[in-house]
Amino acid sequence: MRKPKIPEAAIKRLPIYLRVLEETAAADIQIISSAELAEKTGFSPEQIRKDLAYFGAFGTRGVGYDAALLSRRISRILGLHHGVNAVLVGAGHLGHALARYSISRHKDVRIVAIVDADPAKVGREIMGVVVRPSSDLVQVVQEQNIKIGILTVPAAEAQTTAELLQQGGVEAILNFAPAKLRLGPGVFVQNIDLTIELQSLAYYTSASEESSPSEP
Amino acid sequence: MRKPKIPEAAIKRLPIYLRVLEETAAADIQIISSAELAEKTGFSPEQIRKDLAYFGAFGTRGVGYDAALLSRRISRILGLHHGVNAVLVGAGHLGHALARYSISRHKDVRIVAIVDADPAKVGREIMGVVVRPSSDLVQVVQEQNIKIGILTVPAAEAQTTAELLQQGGVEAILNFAPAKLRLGPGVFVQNIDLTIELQSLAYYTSASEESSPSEP
DNA sequence: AATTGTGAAGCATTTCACAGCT
DNA sequence: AGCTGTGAAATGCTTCACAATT
Repeated sequence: MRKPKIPEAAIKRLPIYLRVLEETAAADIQIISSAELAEKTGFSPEQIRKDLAYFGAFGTRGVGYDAALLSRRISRILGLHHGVNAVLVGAGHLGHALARYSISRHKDVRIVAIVDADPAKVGREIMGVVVRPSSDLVQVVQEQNIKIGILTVPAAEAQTTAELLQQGGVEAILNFAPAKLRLGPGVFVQNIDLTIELQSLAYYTSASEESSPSEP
Repeated sequence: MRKPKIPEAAIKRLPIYLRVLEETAAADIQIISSAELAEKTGFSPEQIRKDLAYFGAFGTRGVGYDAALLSRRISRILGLHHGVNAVLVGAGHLGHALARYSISRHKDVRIVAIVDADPAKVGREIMGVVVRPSSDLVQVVQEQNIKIGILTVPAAEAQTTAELLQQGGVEAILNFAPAKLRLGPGVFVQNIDLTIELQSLAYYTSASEESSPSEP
């Protein structure tokens, strides 16, 4: 019932504001204007004000925003204020890197469980989290109240794994597998496909300015 | 002079079409319609046709697209047909994972060089590529005709490293560092910020549906 | 008969411009 | 005087509907 119709792009900017606000508050600066926020994030002041206005009026006219307060507000909007549990599915090189990265830095989105299909990896510890077998996935998600799944499995296994995540009760998936997930409603999927990112970058390179309008 | 005004979103879809087309051609299927492509990619047929039409008329009315031919065309549009060289800057866990992933799978965008600031990592080999010191960055980019930079350095070093990449002649950067890069024109920057992805996912979770409209 | 290619309509997001507070 | 909050305009992207082509 809540959540009107806020642009996905705006949601993606909130964590950036959050980062800058935390730095600001840490530097004992109390008030920050949309212009300063714009300077630090690279977005326009109007866009920042509009993004924030979707959720309420957090600033003071003629003054600006209270950095610490706004930071807490955004945390709450995102649902980070009491932490969200995540499971990492696939402990390959990428999964390993994400686990280190994420477990050490974030305490708001926490990787509390790791599963892998490879028996050789099961039982090993990554940043203090013991790898469990894929067969435990649904159970792990249910037991640990996990809301986010991070998928770093091979493309061929992505769909079935995603279904297990949904079955367990996961509500959002960060999918690194180069596969289109087809899930029932109630699960938000965000894809990060490194091959796509690299290949599309090539377009913006002089390599794509080729002449030769004839047959390839 | 070339490159009119094609939506970035359309460019990002091209590699997905490419992937499906290659699978299609590999399965010895010659002709594919926009409807079939839509089924396999999850985009609408109209969108696919419009995306392709930005670059020319590649299909046959009443029939469809020649999979192998369209695949080659898209390769060429993206500039992948004769390969693009990339440098990985930062051989930490994430960089390591990307190198394995990328060097093994892609031959169109090739990581031909790796540099790292840590002397302990310099000289080591990752997937057959020897890690060189950061001080060699500009030279490496120039010598090996590198057009793409992949940044996996700490946020504090991202800006200066990016400037060195530009100085060497890089034209596109895939930036994993949680920092806004400010570069002169001529360099296209694509950011992938894993913290942002994870934190924004939390919004789509029941964790963000909190009541308590009072002070945080 | 079937499917592409495309102008026009529709929708979403960003930018503008200024009224409204402090 | 200064900065926020917000309707309105502008821009950009997607979907529609159909003419064009094989």
